[in-house]
Amino acid sequence: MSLRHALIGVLADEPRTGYGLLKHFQQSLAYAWPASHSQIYPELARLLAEGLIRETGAGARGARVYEATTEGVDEVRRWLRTDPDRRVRSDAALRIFFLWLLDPGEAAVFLAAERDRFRTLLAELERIEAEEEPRTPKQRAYRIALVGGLLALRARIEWAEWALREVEAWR
Amino acid sequence: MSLRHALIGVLADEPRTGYGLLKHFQQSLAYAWPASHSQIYPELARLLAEGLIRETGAGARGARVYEATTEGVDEVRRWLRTDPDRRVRSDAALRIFFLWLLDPGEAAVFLAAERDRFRTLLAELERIEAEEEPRTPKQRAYRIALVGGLLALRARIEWAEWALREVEAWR
DNA sequence: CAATGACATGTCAAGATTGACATATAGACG
DNA sequence: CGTCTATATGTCAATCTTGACATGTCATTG
Repeated sequence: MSLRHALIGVLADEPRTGYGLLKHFQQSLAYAWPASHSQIYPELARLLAEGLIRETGAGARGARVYEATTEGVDEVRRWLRTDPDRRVRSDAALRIFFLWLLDPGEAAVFLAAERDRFRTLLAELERIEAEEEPRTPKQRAYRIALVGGLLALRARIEWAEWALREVEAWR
Repeated sequence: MSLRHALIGVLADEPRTGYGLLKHFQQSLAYAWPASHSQIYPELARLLAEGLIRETGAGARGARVYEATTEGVDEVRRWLRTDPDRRVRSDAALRIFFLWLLDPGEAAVFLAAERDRFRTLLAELERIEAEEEPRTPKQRAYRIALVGGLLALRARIEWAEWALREVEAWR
């Protein structure tokens, strides 16, 4: 399971609350691995029981602050050396295979929506890219992930524009 | 759920057996939506019970041949008009965020493996691209999906090469 | 004719994921 | 002081997904 390793990995940088982890996931990790609070909280309880993270104190409003233990970080490193699961699941990408079931006009609507979504997301990532120079090792790794997103999105936009011209030709 | 719509969608083109669907998934749809036979067979039984597909006869070795019903195809079209779930999950992409926990040499090993995997996959997709000119509407839609894969992979390769130079600089 | 591999279908338990339900606190604003 | 929003944590049933177990057929090859 990737979620547990991602949680420990974030906590290896600095202590956080479950809620803080949730927000962090929503802002960046969710592009690669979405996770809801109903997954995060029980998983934190399991990691705590297994000694991969520890509770270091309490924040406001009953918040529980966690940090990674040495065992936890070792487990993340072990995970990083294993072969990644290359399976990727994308509802939007799957739908492309079935565009022929729609008339060209409707297919174009779908592709235009995709293109617009990619553009919005690209603008968002470009904003993040511009906002701060990476300095720490963690920031440099995040920057690599960010640039991956930027290049992927630019390719997707180029693709969507080409695909739109294709379906126009179907009419 | 996307699986049921993908199954009906494939059967909307031509009748197939469960095993035939499995093989078809492994060859193309799995890049967007992996599915194992233990998911496909029970789902076909449900689609049959709901009248979204029908059984049209039997092949060799007890094979059961299915095709999509009008209701099934309508359901796929309805699905294609709904807003896609944009969530994407990628174990390999997630790991990038935690490369700072490895030393630069190990991070480079990971990125080089990613690059090589992308290159292999790209060669495979380029082979498919060259092998036949799309003629039917279904083939044209599949070609759009294929080109999406090609552009995405070329961007990923460019990214991996850049990222490798980055982690070299970490040393 | 026996072995092997591809074809072919199914079940099941364990684990992962989602979306809803549930509750409570702290700060800001009128 | 009341309301609203963001913070904060938790549970649970339903559904989806995985990997293993289980079984049998057909064609090829030695």
